[in-house]
Amino acid sequence: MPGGRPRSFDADTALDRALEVFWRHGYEGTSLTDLTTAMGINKPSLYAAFGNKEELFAKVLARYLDGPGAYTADALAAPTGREVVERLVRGAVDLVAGEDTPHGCLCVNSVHACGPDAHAVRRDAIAVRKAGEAALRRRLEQATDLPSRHDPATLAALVHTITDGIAVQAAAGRGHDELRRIGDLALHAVLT
Amino acid sequence: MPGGRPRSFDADTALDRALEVFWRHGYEGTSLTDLTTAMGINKPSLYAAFGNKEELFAKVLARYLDGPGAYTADALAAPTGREVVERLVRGAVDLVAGEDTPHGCLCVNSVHACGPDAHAVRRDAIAVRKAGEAALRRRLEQATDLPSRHDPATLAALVHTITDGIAVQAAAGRGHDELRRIGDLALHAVLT
DNA sequence: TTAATTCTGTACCGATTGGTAGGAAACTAG
DNA sequence: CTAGTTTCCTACCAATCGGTACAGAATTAA
Repeated sequence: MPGGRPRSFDADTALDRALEVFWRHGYEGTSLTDLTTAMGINKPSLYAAFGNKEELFAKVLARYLDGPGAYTADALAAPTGREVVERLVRGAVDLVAGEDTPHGCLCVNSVHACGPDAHAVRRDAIAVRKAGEAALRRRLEQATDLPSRHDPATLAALVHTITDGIAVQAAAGRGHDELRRIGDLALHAVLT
Repeated sequence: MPGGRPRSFDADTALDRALEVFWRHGYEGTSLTDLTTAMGINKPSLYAAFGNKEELFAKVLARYLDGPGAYTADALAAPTGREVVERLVRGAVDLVAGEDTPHGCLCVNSVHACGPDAHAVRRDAIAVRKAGEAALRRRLEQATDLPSRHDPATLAALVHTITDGIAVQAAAGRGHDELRRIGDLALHAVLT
Protein backbone atom coordinates (compact mmCIF):
# COMPACT_ATOMS: atom_id res chain seq x y z
CA MET A 1 0.00 0.00 0.00
CA PRO A 2 2.48 2.73 0.86
CA GLY A 3 5.40 3.66 -1.28
CA GLY A 4 5.94 7.32 -1.72
CA ARG A 5 9.06 9.24 -2.58
CA PRO A 6 12.09 7.90 -0.72
CA ARG A 7 14.08 9.98 1.71
CA SER A 8 17.07 11.70 0.18
CA PHE A 9 19.08 11.64 3.43
CA ASP A 10 20.04 9.17 6.13
CA ALA A 11 18.20 9.92 9.35
CA ASP A 12 20.96 8.69 11.67
CA THR A 13 23.63 10.68 9.85
CA ALA A 14 21.46 13.77 10.02
CA LEU A 15 20.93 13.17 13.73
CA ASP A 16 24.68 13.00 14.23
CA ARG A 17 25.10 16.34 12.48
CA ALA A 18 22.42 17.82 14.69
CA LEU A 19 24.20 16.42 17.74
CA GLU A 20 27.43 18.09 16.72
CA VAL A 21 25.71 21.44 16.32
CA PHE A 22 23.69 21.31 19.55
CA TRP A 23 26.77 20.10 21.42
CA ARG A 24 28.88 22.96 20.14
CA HIS A 25 26.41 25.84 20.28
CA GLY A 26 23.86 24.78 22.88
CA TYR A 27 20.12 24.49 22.49
CA GLU A 28 19.40 28.21 22.56
CA GLY A 29 22.46 29.10 20.52
CA THR A 30 21.44 26.80 17.68
CA SER A 31 18.94 28.03 15.09
CA LEU A 32 16.88 25.97 12.71
CA THR A 33 19.02 27.38 9.92
CA ASP A 34 22.15 26.09 11.67
CA LEU A 35 20.50 22.70 11.94
CA THR A 36 19.23 22.41 8.38
CA THR A 37 22.56 23.59 7.02
CA ALA A 38 24.53 21.07 9.07
CA MET A 39 22.09 18.26 8.36
CA GLY A 40 21.92 19.05 4.66
CA ILE A 41 18.13 19.10 4.55
CA ASN A 42 15.34 21.68 4.44
CA LYS A 43 13.07 22.67 7.26
CA PRO A 44 9.99 20.72 6.12
CA SER A 45 12.09 17.57 5.90
CA LEU A 46 13.43 18.20 9.37
CA TYR A 47 9.95 18.66 10.79
CA ALA A 48 8.59 15.61 9.02
CA ALA A 49 11.41 13.38 10.18
CA PHE A 50 12.13 14.62 13.70
CA GLY A 51 9.31 16.90 14.86
CA ASN A 52 10.02 20.38 16.11
CA LYS A 53 13.22 21.73 17.62
CA GLU A 54 12.43 20.42 21.09
CA GLU A 55 11.67 16.90 19.88
CA LEU A 56 14.76 16.89 17.71
CA PHE A 57 16.82 17.83 20.72
CA ALA A 58 15.30 15.02 22.76
CA LYS A 59 16.30 12.55 20.05
CA VAL A 60 19.76 14.08 19.92
CA LEU A 61 20.13 13.79 23.68
CA ALA A 62 19.19 10.11 23.56
CA ARG A 63 21.72 9.56 20.82
CA TYR A 64 24.36 11.37 22.85
CA LEU A 65 23.78 9.09 25.82
CA ASP A 66 23.88 5.98 23.66
CA GLY A 67 26.97 7.06 21.78
CA PRO A 68 29.55 9.35 23.38
CA GLY A 69 27.94 8.88 26.79
CA ALA A 70 27.92 5.12 26.72
CA TYR A 71 31.13 4.93 28.74
CA THR A 72 29.11 5.61 31.90
CA ALA A 73 27.17 2.37 31.62
CA ASP A 74 30.41 0.50 30.87
CA ALA A 75 32.07 2.07 33.90
CA LEU A 76 29.33 0.84 36.22
CA ALA A 77 30.13 -2.70 35.15
CA ALA A 78 33.70 -2.50 36.43
CA PRO A 79 34.53 -5.07 39.13
CA THR A 80 35.49 -2.77 42.00
CA GLY A 81 34.11 0.49 43.34
CA ARG A 82 37.47 2.14 42.84
CA GLU A 83 37.54 1.16 39.24
CA VAL A 84 33.99 2.34 38.66
CA VAL A 85 34.87 5.80 39.92
CA GLU A 86 38.16 5.88 38.05
CA ARG A 87 36.56 4.99 34.78
CA LEU A 88 33.79 7.55 35.27
CA VAL A 89 36.22 10.38 35.92
CA ARG A 90 38.69 9.45 33.21
CA GLY A 91 35.88 8.77 30.77
CA ALA A 92 34.45 12.20 31.49
CA VAL A 93 37.80 13.81 30.73
CA ASP A 94 38.05 11.97 27.43
CA LEU A 95 34.48 12.83 26.50
CA VAL A 96 34.45 16.55 27.27
CA ALA A 97 37.95 17.29 25.99
CA GLY A 98 38.02 15.07 22.95
CA GLU A 99 39.94 16.16 19.89
CA ASP A 100 37.22 15.57 17.33
CA THR A 101 34.21 16.67 19.36
CA PRO A 102 33.05 19.96 20.85
CA HIS A 103 34.50 20.75 24.26
CA GLY A 104 32.16 20.29 27.18
CA CYS A 105 29.21 18.03 27.85
CA LEU A 106 25.90 18.33 26.03
CA CYS A 107 24.02 17.40 29.16
CA VAL A 108 25.79 19.93 31.37
CA ASN A 109 25.37 22.59 28.72
CA SER A 110 21.66 21.88 28.57
CA VAL A 111 21.24 22.43 32.29
CA HIS A 112 22.29 26.01 31.61
CA ALA A 113 19.76 26.53 28.83
CA CYS A 114 17.39 28.53 30.94
CA GLY A 115 15.61 30.73 28.44
CA PRO A 116 11.82 30.71 28.14
CA ASP A 117 11.71 28.14 25.32
CA ALA A 118 14.13 25.73 26.95
CA HIS A 119 12.13 24.45 29.89
CA ALA A 120 11.58 21.02 28.41
CA VAL A 121 15.21 20.70 27.39
CA ARG A 122 16.41 21.61 30.84
CA ARG A 123 13.94 19.23 32.43
CA ASP A 124 15.06 16.36 30.18
CA ALA A 125 18.72 17.00 30.92
CA ILE A 126 18.09 17.11 34.65
CA ALA A 127 16.11 13.87 34.52
CA VAL A 128 18.93 12.13 32.68
CA ARG A 129 21.45 13.38 35.21
CA LYS A 130 19.34 12.24 38.13
CA ALA A 131 18.94 8.76 36.68
CA GLY A 132 22.66 8.47 36.06
CA GLU A 133 23.54 9.47 39.58
CA ALA A 134 20.98 7.05 41.02
CA ALA A 135 22.55 4.23 39.04
CA LEU A 136 25.97 5.19 40.37
CA ARG A 137 24.70 5.29 43.94
CA ARG A 138 23.20 1.82 43.62
CA ARG A 139 26.49 0.55 42.22
CA LEU A 140 28.50 2.13 45.04
CA GLU A 141 26.19 0.59 47.60
CA GLN A 142 27.43 -2.78 46.37
CA ALA A 143 31.10 -1.87 46.59
CA THR A 144 33.22 -2.99 49.52
CA ASP A 145 36.54 -1.43 48.59
CA LEU A 146 35.77 2.23 49.14
CA PRO A 147 36.72 4.42 52.11
CA SER A 148 33.91 3.76 54.53
CA ARG A 149 33.78 7.17 56.10
CA HIS A 150 30.98 8.37 53.82
CA ASP A 151 27.72 7.00 52.57
CA PRO A 152 27.36 5.92 48.94
CA ALA A 153 24.78 8.58 48.17
CA THR A 154 27.09 11.44 49.09
CA LEU A 155 30.02 9.80 47.37
CA ALA A 156 28.00 9.34 44.19
CA ALA A 157 26.95 12.98 44.36
CA LEU A 158 30.56 14.04 44.84
CA VAL A 159 31.74 12.05 41.85
CA HIS A 160 28.93 13.57 39.83
CA THR A 161 29.95 17.03 41.02
CA ILE A 162 33.55 16.44 40.02
CA THR A 163 32.64 15.25 36.53
CA ASP A 164 30.37 18.29 36.20
CA GLY A 165 33.28 20.49 37.14
CA ILE A 166 35.47 18.77 34.58
CA ALA A 167 32.83 19.47 31.93
CA VAL A 168 32.76 23.16 32.82
CA GLN A 169 36.54 23.34 32.74
CA ALA A 170 36.59 21.78 29.29
CA ALA A 171 33.89 24.14 28.08
CA ALA A 172 36.00 27.01 29.36
CA GLY A 173 38.94 25.84 27.29
CA ARG A 174 41.10 23.68 29.57
CA GLY A 175 42.87 21.02 27.55
CA HIS A 176 42.80 17.25 27.86
CA ASP A 177 46.17 16.69 29.50
CA GLU A 178 45.64 19.25 32.20
CA LEU A 179 42.16 17.87 32.88
CA ARG A 180 43.60 14.41 33.12
CA ARG A 181 45.99 15.59 35.84
CA ILE A 182 43.17 17.33 37.70
CA GLY A 183 41.04 14.21 37.46
CA ASP A 184 43.82 12.01 38.74
CA LEU A 185 44.37 14.29 41.70
CA ALA A 186 40.66 14.20 42.44
CA LEU A 187 40.65 10.42 42.23
CA HIS A 188 43.61 10.15 44.55
CA ALA A 189 41.90 12.42 47.06
CA VAL A 190 38.52 10.73 46.92
CA LEU A 191 39.72 7.13 46.85
CA THR A 192 42.26 7.31 49.63
CA MET B 1 26.90 74.51 32.38
CA PRO B 2 25.01 71.33 31.82
CA GLY B 3 21.91 70.38 33.71
CA GLY B 4 19.43 68.47 31.68
CA ARG B 5 16.57 66.32 32.74
CA PRO B 6 17.50 64.20 35.74
CA ARG B 7 17.44 60.44 35.59
CA SER B 8 14.22 58.92 36.85
CA PHE B 9 15.93 55.74 38.07
CA ASP B 10 18.90 54.75 40.14
CA ALA B 11 21.59 53.23 37.95
CA ASP B 12 22.94 50.87 40.62
CA THR B 13 19.49 49.58 41.49
CA ALA B 14 18.75 49.02 37.82
CA LEU B 15 22.03 47.17 37.47
CA ASP B 16 21.06 44.91 40.36
CA ARG B 17 17.78 44.07 38.64
CA ALA B 18 19.66 43.30 35.45
CA LEU B 19 22.01 41.07 37.42
CA GLU B 20 19.10 39.12 38.83
CA VAL B 21 17.64 38.55 35.37
CA PHE B 22 20.90 37.60 33.67
CA TRP B 23 21.76 35.33 36.58
CA ARG B 24 18.45 33.54 36.42
CA HIS B 25 17.93 33.27 32.66
CA GLY B 26 21.43 33.48 31.20
CA TYR B 27 22.74 35.90 28.62
CA GLU B 28 21.04 34.32 25.65
CA GLY B 29 17.85 33.55 27.53
CA THR B 30 17.37 37.17 28.55
CA SER B 31 15.72 39.56 26.10
CA LEU B 32 15.84 43.32 26.13
CA THR B 33 12.19 43.26 27.08
CA ASP B 34 13.00 41.09 30.10
CA LEU B 35 15.67 43.56 31.06
CA THR B 36 13.69 46.75 30.63
CA THR B 37 10.73 45.23 32.49
CA ALA B 38 12.87 44.15 35.42
CA MET B 39 14.81 47.39 35.49
CA GLY B 40 11.69 49.52 35.19
CA ILE B 41 13.03 51.60 32.30
CA ASN B 42 12.63 51.81 28.53
CA LYS B 43 15.04 50.63 25.94
CA PRO B 44 16.45 54.04 24.99
CA SER B 45 17.18 54.74 28.65
CA LEU B 46 18.94 51.42 28.94
CA TYR B 47 21.07 52.12 25.90
CA ALA B 48 21.91 55.64 27.03
CA ALA B 49 22.91 54.51 30.49
CA PHE B 50 24.59 51.17 29.91
CA GLY B 51 25.30 50.75 26.20
CA ASN B 52 24.07 47.70 24.33
CA LYS B 53 23.25 44.27 25.71
CA GLU B 54 26.86 43.12 25.66
CA GLU B 55 28.15 46.17 27.49
CA LEU B 56 25.35 45.93 30.03
CA PHE B 57 26.30 42.33 30.69
CA ALA B 58 29.93 43.29 31.20
CA LYS B 59 28.86 45.85 33.82
CA VAL B 60 26.60 43.25 35.43
CA LEU B 61 29.41 40.74 35.55
CA ALA B 62 31.69 43.25 37.26
CA ARG B 63 28.97 43.99 39.79
CA TYR B 64 28.49 40.27 40.39
CA LEU B 65 32.16 39.83 41.18
CA ASP B 66 32.20 42.83 43.48
CA GLY B 67 29.01 41.81 45.26
CA PRO B 68 27.97 38.18 45.54
CA GLY B 69 31.39 37.05 44.34
CA ALA B 70 33.40 39.09 46.79
CA TYR B 71 33.75 36.13 49.15
CA THR B 72 36.53 34.78 46.92
CA ALA B 73 38.81 37.71 47.62
CA ASP B 74 38.01 37.43 51.35
CA ALA B 75 38.79 33.73 51.28
CA LEU B 76 42.22 34.32 49.82
CA ALA B 77 43.04 36.46 52.85
CA ALA B 78 42.52 33.58 55.27
CA PRO B 79 45.60 32.72 57.34
CA THR B 80 46.13 29.10 56.29
CA GLY B 81 45.92 27.26 53.00
CA ARG B 82 43.37 24.89 54.47
CA GLU B 83 41.15 27.74 55.49
CA VAL B 84 41.46 29.43 52.10
CA VAL B 85 40.20 26.30 50.38
CA GLU B 86 37.49 25.71 52.97
CA ARG B 87 36.13 29.20 52.63
CA LEU B 88 36.18 29.02 48.85
CA VAL B 89 34.20 25.81 48.72
CA ARG B 90 31.73 26.72 51.44
CA GLY B 91 31.36 30.20 50.01
CA ALA B 92 30.59 28.71 46.62
CA VAL B 93 27.86 26.55 48.12
CA ASP B 94 26.30 29.55 49.81
CA LEU B 95 26.51 31.64 46.65
CA VAL B 96 25.10 29.20 44.15
CA ALA B 97 22.40 27.77 46.38
CA GLY B 98 21.30 30.91 48.18
CA GLU B 99 17.68 31.30 49.17
CA ASP B 100 17.14 34.77 47.76
CA THR B 101 19.20 34.48 44.61
CA PRO B 102 19.00 32.40 41.44
CA HIS B 103 20.55 28.96 41.69
CA GLY B 104 23.87 28.54 39.96
CA CYS B 105 26.73 30.87 39.18
CA LEU B 106 26.49 33.71 36.68
CA CYS B 107 30.06 33.15 35.60
CA VAL B 108 29.65 29.41 35.06
CA ASN B 109 26.38 29.98 33.23
CA SER B 110 28.10 32.47 30.93
CA VAL B 111 30.75 29.95 29.93
CA HIS B 112 27.88 27.96 28.41
CA ALA B 113 26.50 30.89 26.44
CA CYS B 114 27.93 29.74 23.14
CA GLY B 115 25.54 31.20 20.59
CA PRO B 116 26.79 33.45 17.81
CA ASP B 117 26.10 36.71 19.67
CA ALA B 118 27.70 35.59 22.90
CA HIS B 119 31.35 35.39 21.98
CA ALA B 120 32.32 38.47 23.97
CA VAL B 121 30.34 37.34 26.98
CA ARG B 122 31.96 33.94 26.98
CA ARG B 123 35.39 35.50 26.55
CA ASP B 124 34.83 37.86 29.48
CA ALA B 125 33.63 35.06 31.72
CA ILE B 126 36.60 32.89 30.86
CA ALA B 127 39.01 35.74 31.51
CA VAL B 128 37.49 36.35 34.93
CA ARG B 129 37.74 32.66 35.77
CA LYS B 130 41.36 32.49 34.67
CA ALA B 131 42.30 35.48 36.79
CA GLY B 132 40.56 34.03 39.83
CA GLU B 133 42.31 30.72 39.52
CA ALA B 134 45.67 32.42 39.05
CA ALA B 135 45.13 34.36 42.27
CA LEU B 136 44.28 31.13 44.08
CA ARG B 137 47.38 29.42 42.74
CA ARG B 138 49.60 32.26 43.93
CA ARG B 139 47.98 32.07 47.35
CA LEU B 140 48.45 28.32 47.57
CA GLU B 141 52.10 28.68 46.63
CA GLN B 142 52.52 30.58 49.88
CA ALA B 143 50.76 27.97 51.99
CA THR B 144 52.75 25.51 54.09
CA ASP B 145 49.92 23.52 55.62
CA LEU B 146 48.66 21.63 52.59
CA PRO B 147 49.35 18.02 51.59
CA SER B 148 52.60 18.31 49.71
CA ARG B 149 51.97 15.56 47.22
CA HIS B 150 50.70 17.92 44.53
CA ASP B 151 51.76 21.20 43.11
CA PRO B 152 49.77 24.37 43.88
CA ALA B 153 48.75 24.87 40.27
CA THR B 154 46.99 21.51 40.03
CA LEU B 155 45.46 21.92 43.46
CA ALA B 156 44.12 25.35 42.53
CA ALA B 157 42.68 23.89 39.34
CA LEU B 158 41.06 21.07 41.29
CA VAL B 159 39.45 23.45 43.76
CA HIS B 160 38.21 25.49 40.83
CA THR B 161 36.84 22.35 39.21
CA ILE B 162 35.03 21.37 42.38
CA THR B 163 33.39 24.77 42.79
CA ASP B 164 32.39 24.63 39.13
CA GLY B 165 30.77 21.29 39.77
CA ILE B 166 28.95 22.68 42.76
CA ALA B 167 27.61 25.47 40.58
CA VAL B 168 26.30 22.99 38.03
CA GLN B 169 24.69 20.92 40.74
CA ALA B 170 22.94 23.97 42.10
CA ALA B 171 21.80 24.99 38.64
CA ALA B 172 20.38 21.49 38.21
CA GLY B 173 18.35 21.89 41.37
CA ARG B 174 20.39 20.38 44.20
CA GLY B 175 19.65 22.16 47.47
CA HIS B 176 21.93 23.96 49.86
CA ASP B 177 22.16 21.35 52.60
CA GLU B 178 23.01 18.52 50.28
CA LEU B 179 25.57 20.67 48.52
CA ARG B 180 27.09 21.54 51.85
CA ARG B 181 27.55 17.86 52.62
CA ILE B 182 29.09 17.24 49.20
CA GLY B 183 31.41 20.19 49.66
CA ASP B 184 32.49 18.98 53.10
CA LEU B 185 33.25 15.55 51.72
CA ALA B 186 35.30 17.10 48.97
CA LEU B 187 37.19 19.24 51.46
CA HIS B 188 37.91 16.24 53.64
CA ALA B 189 39.24 14.34 50.65
CA VAL B 190 41.35 17.15 49.24
CA LEU B 191 42.77 18.45 52.51
CA THR B 192 43.77 15.12 54.03
C1' DT C 1 -0.76 4.33 -17.25
C1' DT C 2 -3.10 5.73 -13.34
C1' DA C 3 -3.98 6.41 -8.48
C1' DA C 4 -2.25 6.84 -4.09
C1' DT C 5 1.41 8.10 -1.18
C1' DT C 6 5.47 10.42 0.62
C1' DC C 7 9.13 13.41 0.30
C1' DT C 8 11.54 17.94 -1.45
C1' DG C 9 11.99 22.81 -2.29
C1' DT C 10 10.40 27.49 -2.41
C1' DA C 11 8.20 30.86 -0.53
C1' DC C 12 5.91 32.51 3.06
C1' DC C 13 3.77 33.33 8.06
C1' DG C 14 3.30 36.04 12.55
C1' DA C 15 6.12 36.92 16.45
C1' DT C 16 10.15 38.40 18.51
C1' DT C 17 14.94 39.81 18.35
C1' DG C 18 18.44 43.75 19.32
C1' DG C 19 18.58 48.48 18.31
C1' DT C 20 17.17 53.52 16.98
C1' DA C 21 14.75 58.14 15.30
C1' DG C 22 12.51 62.01 16.85
C1' DG C 23 9.80 64.83 19.58
C1' DA C 24 8.00 66.01 24.25
C1' DA C 25 9.40 66.74 29.06
C1' DA C 26 12.34 68.25 32.83
C1' DC C 27 16.11 70.19 34.47
C1' DT C 28 20.33 74.26 34.98
C1' DA C 29 22.63 78.48 33.67
C1' DG C 30 22.13 82.98 32.36
C1' DC D 1 11.68 83.95 30.68
C1' DT D 2 14.93 81.85 27.38
C1' DA D 3 18.63 78.91 25.66
C1' DG D 4 20.94 74.82 26.16
C1' DT D 5 21.23 70.19 27.71
C1' DT D 6 19.90 65.67 28.99
C1' DT D 7 16.53 62.17 29.69
C1' DC D 8 12.05 59.92 28.67
C1' DC D 9 8.53 57.77 25.79
C1' DT D 10 6.25 56.21 21.62
C1' DA D 11 6.74 54.30 17.56
C1' DC D 12 9.33 52.20 14.47
C1' DC D 13 13.36 49.53 11.93
C1' DA D 14 15.53 45.45 9.46
C1' DA D 15 16.74 40.86 10.62
C1' DT D 16 15.94 36.62 12.46
C1' DC D 17 13.28 33.40 15.08
C1' DG D 18 10.52 28.77 14.94
C1' DG D 19 7.19 26.86 12.05
C1' DT D 20 4.09 25.88 7.80
C1' DA D 21 1.25 25.92 3.00
C1' DC D 22 1.52 24.33 -1.23
C1' DA D 23 2.89 22.53 -5.45
C1' DG D 24 5.93 19.51 -7.96
C1' DA D 25 8.88 15.31 -8.00
C1' DA D 26 9.68 10.50 -7.05
C1' DT D 27 8.30 6.29 -5.68
C1' DT D 28 4.93 1.67 -5.19
C1' DA D 29 0.65 -0.79 -6.15
C1' DA D 30 -2.64 -1.93 -9.35
